[in-house]
Amino acid sequence: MSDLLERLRGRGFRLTAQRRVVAEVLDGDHVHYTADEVLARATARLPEISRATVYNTLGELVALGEVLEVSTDGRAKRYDPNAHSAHQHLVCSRCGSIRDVRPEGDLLSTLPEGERYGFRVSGAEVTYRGICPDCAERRGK
Amino acid sequence: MSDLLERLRGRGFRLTAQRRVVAEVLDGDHVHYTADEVLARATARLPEISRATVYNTLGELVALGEVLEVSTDGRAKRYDPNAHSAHQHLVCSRCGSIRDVRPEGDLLSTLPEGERYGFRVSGAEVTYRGICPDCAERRGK
DNA sequence: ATCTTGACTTGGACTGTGTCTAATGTAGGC
DNA sequence: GCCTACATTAGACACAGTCCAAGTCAAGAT
Repeated sequence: MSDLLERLRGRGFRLTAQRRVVAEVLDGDHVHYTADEVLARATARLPEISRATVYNTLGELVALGEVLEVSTDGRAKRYDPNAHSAHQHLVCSRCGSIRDVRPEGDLLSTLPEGERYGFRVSGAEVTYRGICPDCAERRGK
Repeated sequence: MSDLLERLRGRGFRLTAQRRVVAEVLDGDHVHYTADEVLARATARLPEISRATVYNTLGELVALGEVLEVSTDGRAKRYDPNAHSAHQHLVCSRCGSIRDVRPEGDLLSTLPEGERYGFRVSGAEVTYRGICPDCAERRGK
């Protein structure tokens, strides 16, 4: 994400303090915040930032392909800055936390031609479901 | 779904007109209605049915494993009555419509032990993304 | 350095999806 | 046919996200 701001400027985007802060919040590995979590962390650095701006900026980053939108359940979408490296998600069925994982094999090729019903298939994403170590431990109580 | 009502009764569920109607609406292949669509169709047969009851009944059917809950985007969840036959989903990126598909291979096995991060992994679901024939055609206009 | 302007941000209202509650109704055992 | 615990109802509520009109500001022009 480090040079993201430069890339944005290269595409004609104004560099505002708000966009800088949102990009900084999303920097890192295994980061999968909800919009509200991004807002909370952004507010810590820039108290007057508004919810609408966080949503706008996240939407722009997604449209540019810099950030992935992940909706693993009916709850809030999460934003994954690791868009430039192919990976899938392992989701805790209990608390909703997410880990990036890298399965083996080519998933798209597992869908035979006869199962495509005329769709132009462009991608496949896998969600592995399970219970994370924290939740497995807590359950005993 | 035909004997679903009997199975429900066997598990101590009361057979009410509302539950019957919701189960009837969900009967069929390639059915993936949202809760609101279920409500609309149920209302056509039983005008006084309430939204809360539709949500309650859908939740019960999911808890019993008779129906699958599918959330492929941030929009409304969809309900898939085809829970007793393993399958995955092919989703149109444009209109959100869903087809059931049956890919080859065992998806769970594609996640190596070293990529499980202490999770107890219980399942894998694949969402294939593409453009459905209807949308591909419409786009030309 | 200052001006100008159109893009950006803001707060708050609004929408869609889903949940909760207290009051009322009813399926099924007796 | 009665009883009662479970189911249903309408509407209030909660959460995630979108929209809008008004004010602000980044950055190119001067």
